[in-house]
Amino acid sequence: MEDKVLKYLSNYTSTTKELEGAVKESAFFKTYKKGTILLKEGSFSNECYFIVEGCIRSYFFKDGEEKTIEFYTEEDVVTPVNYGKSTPSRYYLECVEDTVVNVGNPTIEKEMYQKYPQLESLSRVIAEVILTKQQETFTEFKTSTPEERYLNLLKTKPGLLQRVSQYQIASYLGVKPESLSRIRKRIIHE
Amino acid sequence: MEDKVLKYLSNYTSTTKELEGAVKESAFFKTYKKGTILLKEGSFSNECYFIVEGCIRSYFFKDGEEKTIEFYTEEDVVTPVNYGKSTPSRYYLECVEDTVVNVGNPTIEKEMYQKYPQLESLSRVIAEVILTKQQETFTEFKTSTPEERYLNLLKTKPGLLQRVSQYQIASYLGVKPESLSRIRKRIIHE
DNA sequence: TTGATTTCTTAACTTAAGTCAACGAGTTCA
DNA sequence: TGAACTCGTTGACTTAAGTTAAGAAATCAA
Repeated sequence: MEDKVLKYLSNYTSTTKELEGAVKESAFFKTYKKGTILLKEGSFSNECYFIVEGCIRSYFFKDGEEKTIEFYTEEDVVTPVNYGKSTPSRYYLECVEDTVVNVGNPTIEKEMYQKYPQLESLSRVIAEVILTKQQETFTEFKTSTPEERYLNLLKTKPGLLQRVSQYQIASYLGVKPESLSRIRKRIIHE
Repeated sequence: MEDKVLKYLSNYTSTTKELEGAVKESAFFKTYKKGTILLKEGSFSNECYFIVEGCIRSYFFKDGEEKTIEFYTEEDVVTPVNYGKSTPSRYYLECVEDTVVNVGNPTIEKEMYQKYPQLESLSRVIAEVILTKQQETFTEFKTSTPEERYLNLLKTKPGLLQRVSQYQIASYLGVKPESLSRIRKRIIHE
């Protein structure tokens, strides 16, 4: 399973023996059953995850309704907003499927950065890349209609619709479930 | 002016003599007149900016219309999406006011990281903090109505409305200028 | 396998944003 | 100074999402 992590990192850097060692050393995997809540609203977070297999959803409640923030799948990094902080979480993290993850925590992280300074550099690069992607996603969202957002989702995350409930997709797209249902109908009859 | 940069960095780390030296060494300031285009669609980017004073707007064209992505003001870091890459920009960067910035480029950056490894660690932390803020902003946007977004903007960026045109604010909020005008009217009469 | 529950769809109605067009207050500049 | 622009506002109309309610379809559990 370390292979999956190394494969991911190789997108950003040339994988040296040293990096391989670092990954093997810190690799701590865990499997969760579908439905497992990894983080609850109000609790603290000392874990971040790299998804080897499965799907994790982050969501929170607003006006009594569940709002899905993000779906994380294979090769995604999940860092809770309050990871390593002493502030309670506004969000939930839930396994939408049986999920295998590489678990990290602030202590391991610090140790690894000490021991392998290149890792810190790598983390900076990855954080910057993710930030850029996030910006593009946000821009795309802002300048699209709900229908365009749905079509875009089909393109950018094909297969997701088969993996999660439609009402969760709806709030992810910023619309009500009834609207998503109509959007889908509209698209079919076009 | 180096003070401003150091003050910003002190939000994230304790400012050592070494850090001070690093900042002084790499500090390269520039002043632009209102209306200056720092980056054009189709061109390459070798500069990033830390705003000491003034306001920069990023935008692009979609369906023949200007869409404002972000307004950057004092103490904000502006990193073009294609910064240091060999891909052409989809975006424009424009000074909305006379603006003073600290200019960075990939070469300086690399040198500094070499010379002061703590800087790289600091950059990682800052990138992660900005990423988290960005996520929260996106979530807020997704789960709000245009009216709520406008009220939120007044709270989170007070004064911005006095600094930039209303039609630019409108596309930033994801609505048409006419709608923003109506939203403002509605709020007054409530 | 069947009964309960959850999820999805449909319909009727309301609400607010988009569209198109016009107008007035500034601003620019020739 | 006055003609041309830009920007914000308003009005009439269109369109699509929200709301509420009901029922069909799919899923889960006893």
